[in-house]
Amino acid sequence: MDAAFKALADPTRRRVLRLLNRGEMTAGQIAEQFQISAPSMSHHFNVLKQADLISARREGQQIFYSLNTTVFQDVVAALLDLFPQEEAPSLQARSDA
Amino acid sequence: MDAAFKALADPTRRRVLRLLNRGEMTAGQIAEQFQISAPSMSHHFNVLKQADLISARREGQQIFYSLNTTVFQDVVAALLDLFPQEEAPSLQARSDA
DNA sequence: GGTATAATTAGACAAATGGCTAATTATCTA
DNA sequence: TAGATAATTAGCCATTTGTCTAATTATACC
Repeated sequence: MDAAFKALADPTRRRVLRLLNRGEMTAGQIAEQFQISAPSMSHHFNVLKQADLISARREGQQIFYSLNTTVFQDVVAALLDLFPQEEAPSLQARSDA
Repeated sequence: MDAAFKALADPTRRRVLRLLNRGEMTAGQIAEQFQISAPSMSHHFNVLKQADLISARREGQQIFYSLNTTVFQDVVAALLDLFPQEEAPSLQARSDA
């Protein structure tokens, strides 16, 4: 959980997650959206993977990344836990997460 | 928004938010829950304040901190935006946040 | 086998982060 | 005014973070 919050702290990584929102993408497809070297992107993928926010799958030379939505649920639950529930009546998703 | 995610990356700060969940507390009351020097705690309060996650109010010698729940709504909304909505049917709070 | 391509790992380095002690500010009370 | 208390700001230091280039691994194709 700690790793997930740390992973979300970086804007580049949040943008990666937003891209993967629409479906899986290869490392190269993701990287070409950024002005950052491939090794640096690879590092970001690793941080997201360590936090269990994304999964990797190799197909030939390429590696496809995709979101791990289950862990996302946990993060939202943890975030909700930080704030009073009565102040967020329309977001009372604790029982689901 | 970037500041809020960065602020949430630190476990000490998340614990501060959890404490404030139950209502406002003075800097001293919060600090005595931690094994960290007062200046370091003050630094954390500052980060949370810069991120607009908490507010400060002076009363005599003491400073009372409390949560800013509106900004919290924004953070949850931003978080939801990172992940596919159809995977989180019970958390579709976008229209509210 | 040899070469090209996709992506990673290794290692270096500047900037940011989180901790500390010492000093300062603000307020209260005798 | 002087002294005590609550909290902050200032400044220092070790660790972590995000970036890079160079080298390596894995696969594909000729």
